[in-house]
Formats: sequence, C-alpha cells, structure tokens
Amino acid sequence: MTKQTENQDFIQPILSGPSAKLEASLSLAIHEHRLLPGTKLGEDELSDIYGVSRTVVRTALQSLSHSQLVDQRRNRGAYVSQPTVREAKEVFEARALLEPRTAHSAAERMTDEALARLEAHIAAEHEALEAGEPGKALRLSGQFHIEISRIADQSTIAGMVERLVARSSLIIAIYWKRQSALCEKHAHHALVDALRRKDGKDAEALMKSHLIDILTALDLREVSEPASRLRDVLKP
Amino acid sequence: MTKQTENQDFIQPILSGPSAKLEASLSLAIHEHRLLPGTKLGEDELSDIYGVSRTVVRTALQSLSHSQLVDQRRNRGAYVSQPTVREAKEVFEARALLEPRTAHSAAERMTDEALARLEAHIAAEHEALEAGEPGKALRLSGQFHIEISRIADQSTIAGMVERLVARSSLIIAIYWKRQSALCEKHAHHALVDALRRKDGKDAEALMKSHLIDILTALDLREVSEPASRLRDVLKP
DNA sequence: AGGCACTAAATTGTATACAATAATATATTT
DNA sequence: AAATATATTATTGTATACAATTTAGTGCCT
Repeated sequence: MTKQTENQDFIQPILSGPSAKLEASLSLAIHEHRLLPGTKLGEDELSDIYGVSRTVVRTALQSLSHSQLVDQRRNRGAYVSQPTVREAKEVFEARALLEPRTAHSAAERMTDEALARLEAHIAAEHEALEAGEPGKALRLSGQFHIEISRIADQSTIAGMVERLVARSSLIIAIYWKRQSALCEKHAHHALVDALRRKDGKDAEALMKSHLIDILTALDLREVSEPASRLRDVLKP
Repeated sequence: MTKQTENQDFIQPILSGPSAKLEASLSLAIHEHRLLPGTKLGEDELSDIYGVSRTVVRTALQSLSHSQLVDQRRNRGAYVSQPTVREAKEVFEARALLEPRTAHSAAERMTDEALARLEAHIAAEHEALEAGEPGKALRLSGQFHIEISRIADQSTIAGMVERLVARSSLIIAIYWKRQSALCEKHAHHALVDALRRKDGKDAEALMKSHLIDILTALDLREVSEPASRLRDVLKP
C-alpha cells in the first residue's frame, strides 16, 4: 500500500542506466539526511561503493550539481551543497510565488485517484514518524508538495517545485531549530481537506501560511563561517 | 558599449573549462536560431569541430539537456529540443507566474546602474534588428527578461526565468507566426519607463500583458507529427 | 517488387589510462 | 622551533580504447 509512495521518480528524467540509479540513490540519501550538507563525495570512493566506473559517477554528480543538491568545484571535488542564509530565503520566496497558486489549480483539477494518492502520502509520512524514521518522514513530506504540483498538471512548474523542495531539504538540514517540532501533519491534513472540497481559495491560503510556518521554523540568523572570520577576530 | 550585452553569462555556472565554452557556444547558436529544434548533435561531429574529446562534448550536452535545450535519448543521441504545444503553454504559464511579480520587485530595487544596463540592452537589440540579425535580436530580447529578474535580486528566481527564456527561444523557433512581426521594442521600452519611475504596479501589469502578447503571437494549434500520423491517415 | 532476415557500419555507453591540479608530508633554512 | 620551499601523494580533468546498441545496407525468400 505504501508501494506507490516509496519510489521517488523524477518529473523529467535526464539520466538513464547505471548513472540514473546512482543519482537516485544519492538523492534519496541527501533527502533523508543520511548524507549531510558539506559531505565530500569522492569519485573513487563512490565508484568503489557502487561498483561502477568513475565515468558514471561523474555523470551522476553532474546531474545532482544541476539540481543544486551537490556543489562541484573545479579540481576540488563534489560536496553536498550547503545553501547560504541568503539562498534559503530565496528558495522560500520562490516557493511562495509558485506553490499557493499551484495548490489553487490542483484544487480545481482534483480527482478521486489524486486524493487517494495524497492520503496515502500522509499515511506513509505518519507511519515513518511513528517508526522513528524522521529522515524518511521529511522526504515524504517534501514529496507531498511535489505531488500537489503534479495534480495541478503543469509539469514545468512541478519540475521547478521539485528542485525547490530538494533544496529545502538541505536548508532544513542546516537551519532547522531543534525546539520547534516538525509537525507538518496538521497543515498537510488541512490542505488535503481543502483540496477534497475543491476549495481553491482555501487551498491557496493554506499553502501560503504553511510555507511561512516552515520558514519561521528555520533559524536564519547570519552566522560567520568558522574558518574565515577567526583570523579577523583574533588579529587586533 | 555593447560589450556588456555581448557575453551571456549564466546565473549559476555549473560547468567550467572547455566543456563550459562548448556549452556556451551551442547555447548561443540555439538561442540565435542557427541551430534549429530537431537538429542532431552528434558527439564525434562536435568533437571534430571543436577539437576536444567526446568526454567534454558529452559533459556539455548533458548540461544542455538539464537546461532542456537538448533532448538526450539513450543510445540514440542528442537533438536540439522540440517543445510540444503542451510544453509551450506550460512554459508561458510558468513565466506568467514568475515574471510579473519579479518585475514588480525589480521596480522597487531599481538603480541608475541597472537602468543603464537595460537601456543598453534595448539599444543593442534595436541595433541587431537594423543590422539584419534577427537571431541576435531575439537572443538579446530574451536576455532583457533575464536582466530584469536579476535586478529583482533573487538569483533563484532569476535562474528559473533563465531556463524558461531559453525554452521560449525554442518555442518561438517552432511556433512563431510569420505574419506577426516580432516587435518587442515598444513593450520593452514601456517596461523600462515603468521601472525608471519605480512604478511596481505598472511594471507588473506591463510584463503580464507583454507575456500574453508573445503567447498570442504563437500558433499553438495541435499539429500531428509528420512521421507517426502519416501511416494512420493513409491506411484505410 | 515488396517484405523479412541477416550482416556490416556507425554511434553511443562504459571503462581505463594518462595528464594536470590541488593537498599533504617532508626537508631545509632562518 | 617556526616558516617557507620542495617533493610526494591523492584526486580530479581529459583523452582514448573497447563494448553494447542502434541504424543502414545487402541479399534472400515469397
């Protein structure tokens, strides 16, 4: 029953073959916070682990780099991206621009089948949380947003939302406040209710405030990077 | 004076080195309609022309594939993308969602320096049109939109607009009506006026109607693909 | 002559080898 | 002993070689 919600297939697949598998595997690990921002993704290491040549590793890393999940620096290697405070704000600005209107459209196009998918998503999310798998729960909660944009039947916008949700996962990994519990359950439930009623206005408003809630739960105070500032502080 | 408007640098560069050069060169050719949708981009051919190995050609093609300017099909090669009617509509839906609000923000953040850049752009665009270089003019007119989103100081959104503008160039190559003259000059001028006055409301409205104008100048009636339908038509 | 099967050529996918660059360790000097 | 310079090692970038797949060409059969 959760079979549908398990496989996270991309909206517009670019890669195929072994590099696609590797990309999906890395993407999953990043989304579930098993690979944290800043982690080095060495080419030889990955080719050893997955039993493929560096050629396919490189292809996968490039793809992740385009999704902005990975940061590639010439002659220096690939690292899981560390979005800055500025980038974090920008990502949620973009989401605020896209997702509420998209939720509105989704409400108008709602079908029984789509509703079932969303409810299965919420159930799986809840299940993962109960089972003590917060990483999986977080990934599913991101997929919930993507699912809504899919229902709106605008694959271009859905693709953009997918990218933004992916980056949001990195942002949450870095900036999430410990004290505020990740309680998207109610917000997502309310959204599904509005969608079920095909109440576009309500869905739009709920999505808008939901995104603000997430943003509010982040600690986005500017922090000086450890390495660079130390010298300035100690010099005089 | 047009030096600034000549180099089309990307908002978030992924590639570097020779593959970046090749990507830029191909991207430019596609934007200027020297490479038309459907054109095959053979790896050996490109590696011959540019004097680099297939490795770097592949890297560049993958990058273009992520920008959706190129369509890569496994074991079959890379082709300049041919957006469908559906995709064309989606791209302009997305632009309608992003660009008017972005123009509004741009108006509020307008500086003298930014204004000068925009006016230089329009001048270069006009110049290219006079010089009988419609491809170049089209590319510059696309860059004008990207420039506005840059002024809004939201690089994430600017990146999305960049991708959408790129796809729009393909869409125009396929679906532009011959009869309607590509006369963005007035629209762009009006936009700059509004921005100069820091009139966000007006800039937003102008951008909105400008995008509708472009969409209206497209012939998006569903057309059967030549190869596949022929058989159905001739059979009975 | 038209359609089918098989063979040969061309093209893409993957692995490996070599080159260039960056990181690290060692030696040398002050 | 600290700092710089040099040599070594590790890692990434690029080119090439081989494998797999698709496309085309040829001959055969109905």
